[in-house]
Amino acid sequence: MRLITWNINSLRLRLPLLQRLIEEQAPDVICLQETKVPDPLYPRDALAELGFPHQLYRGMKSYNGVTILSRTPLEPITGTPDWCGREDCRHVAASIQTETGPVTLHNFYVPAGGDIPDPQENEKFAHKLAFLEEATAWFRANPPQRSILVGDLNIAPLEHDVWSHRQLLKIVSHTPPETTRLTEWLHAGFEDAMRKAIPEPEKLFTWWSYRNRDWKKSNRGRRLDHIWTTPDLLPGLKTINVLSPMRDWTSPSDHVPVMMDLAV
DNA sequence: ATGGTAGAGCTTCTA
Repeated sequence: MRLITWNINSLRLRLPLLQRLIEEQAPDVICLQETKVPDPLYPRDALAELGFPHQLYRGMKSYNGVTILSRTPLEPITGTPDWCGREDCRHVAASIQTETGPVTLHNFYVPAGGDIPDPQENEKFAHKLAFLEEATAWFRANPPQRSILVGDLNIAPLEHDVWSHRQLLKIVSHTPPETTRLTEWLHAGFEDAMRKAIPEPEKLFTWWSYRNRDWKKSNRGRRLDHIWTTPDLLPGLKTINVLSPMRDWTSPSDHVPVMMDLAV
């Protein structure tokens, strides 16, 4: 199975890029974040024509929004929490059929958390920490098996997940309150598949700010996008590929896709 | 220490 996760930053705007991605990489399953499209305006037909008639989506106006696309049928997983009681379209889950049996797939868009890394001063940062704690508690109470968790988790947990560990320690996405919580969530039953395939100290980034004039030259990236699997699936891990060249496509997202080939 | 850019939809918020 070939799976891609990508923060597309507007699904409707970047449908042509998604089409090219599908043509070049031929994924079986695609998880997108920041679709920024309300459900009634979701481009069902266009995506079906690209080979993905099986769609699960949860969107809202302007912000957030997640979707899972599949060439083969998806079974929606219901009964997952409404994280932080906000109904803000940051998680969707499905069961997908494989030759070796069903696999559970979680697609998350974790709150970015604003600029000030202090939950007292910054409600968005407080929300981010609460979201991480809720997710950790839920997976501890519902231990995952044969599961994949992907998404824009908006945290770069390891030293070599950022261009400068020292300079980013007080920058939201790499502060200890976030990285320790993300690691606790991971340890609620998952393995970091990206780092199994590409271990530290190799630098690994999936996001480069729009605010750098030349992203490649300055290379001030962060690994904000993740692919986790439960240990039972890890023997099937073949390759992880960060599709960095897409950052140079016309009108790119600030995130690039991460692709995994998994034998299931 | 600061400001730089992008998207959605409306003149601001979020990232």
